[in-house]
Amino acid sequence: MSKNGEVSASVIKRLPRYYRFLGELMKQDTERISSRELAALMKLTASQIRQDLNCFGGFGQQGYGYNVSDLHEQIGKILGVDKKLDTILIGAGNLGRAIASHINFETRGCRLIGIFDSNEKVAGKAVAGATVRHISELEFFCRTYKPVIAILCIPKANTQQVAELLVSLGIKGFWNFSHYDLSIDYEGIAVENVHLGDSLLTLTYGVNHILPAQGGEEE
Amino acid sequence: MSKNGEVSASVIKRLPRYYRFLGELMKQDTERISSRELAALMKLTASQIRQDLNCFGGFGQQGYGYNVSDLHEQIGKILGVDKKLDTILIGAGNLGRAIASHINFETRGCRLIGIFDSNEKVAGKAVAGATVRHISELEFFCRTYKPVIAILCIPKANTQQVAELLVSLGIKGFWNFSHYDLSIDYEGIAVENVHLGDSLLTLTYGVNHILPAQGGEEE
DNA sequence: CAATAAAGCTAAAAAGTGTTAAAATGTAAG
DNA sequence: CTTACATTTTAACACTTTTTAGCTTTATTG
Repeated sequence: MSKNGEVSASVIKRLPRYYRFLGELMKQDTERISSRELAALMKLTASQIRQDLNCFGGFGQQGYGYNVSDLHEQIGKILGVDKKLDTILIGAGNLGRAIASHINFETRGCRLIGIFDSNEKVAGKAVAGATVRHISELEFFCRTYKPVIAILCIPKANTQQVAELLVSLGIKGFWNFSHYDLSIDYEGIAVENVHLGDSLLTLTYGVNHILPAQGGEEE
Repeated sequence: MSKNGEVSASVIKRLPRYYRFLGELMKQDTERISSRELAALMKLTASQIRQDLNCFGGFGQQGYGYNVSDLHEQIGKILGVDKKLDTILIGAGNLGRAIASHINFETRGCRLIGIFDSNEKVAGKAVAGATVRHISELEFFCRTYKPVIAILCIPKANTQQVAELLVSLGIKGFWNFSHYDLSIDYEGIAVENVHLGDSLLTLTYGVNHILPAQGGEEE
């Protein structure tokens, strides 16, 4: 933890994974777990787990370990799973539709309340139980329902412009799938970039640097 | 760089982003760029850029900067964009189909050569120009065409089992979208996990910790 | 040919991770 | 019911990795 009491981004990034593993343990009716056991399961060191969890207060009990469902609930609260933030999705193309139907928003503290697309032909169609609206309705919709999260599945060229509009309409967080770095310029706005292309390239690198090493010696 | 001459994972993770920004600069006919300019553009420090690039040798020229198209090509080579690794996709559900049609594989050093699904009804349909095959054909296909990368868009429950089969069939890298941590057990296999759920939860945390801070003071 | 710009390199600072010792709790035996 | 022991978290400390800053060297440009 930093001196000013703020929890570092690296710790935050690990929380969802803890939450996920604890959820699994609950399903298997595991009542309690020590940091050592959890570490073995998650391929981490026990000290890191203890350190991470201690950023938010002592959830464990000495001589006992951590109560699984308790810890799960606590981390859930820290993440804000109980809040259900109203969320809209912009761009009902292949990826947008897949995200809408593939992600369980409710278990991640979100509620998908609207889907928008600039294509007139797509408007009116049902995706993941919701009707796609034309982008021209976006402004009215936001002023009425005040969503706080926007998912961007739109072409790179439009991203900055759309994001700025959405900020002016009260959006506080972006889940950005477009090929554009939205790491930008906004204070008080949370941005989570998902660069699938970059992710694939990282894998490409990894595979290319495994392959030559297997027949003979690399370099 | 570590003592044994291996480049650290944090540097590798940044390479695709350099590659992307350099590609953009090329489109804008920028011929050369200094680490300082690039740093401003990418919101990094100039030192970090110089340090990162120096892991692979001196691409820059003192007093001049970096030649954009040259550096782009060099990083491309490091990543292996020129290789075109044969890739298969398992799971032609919403997400699988979206990935297949949304990602430009060729520009990331991959070539999508097959799509597989366990659902008989999906088999035969065309996705992204390829025909979906039934999973029963997987083994024969792999032995014949020897793909090296597999994209997993399948339910959590099947992931481990399918991955093990694929490893036995010669797969060297996984791009894993399933809700399962494939960080596992294999030496000489590259794994890139894309946990969309975790990513959304991180955003949820971010937004929840912005919101209270805006009206009044947090905690 | 000198002045300037910029990469490369070295070293310091910061962040993150792992280790160890101390304190606290639960459990079981007397 | 008390006490002793084993377990396990905390917390402080040490080490490693990553990032940043500053200095040195080299090339370009007028």
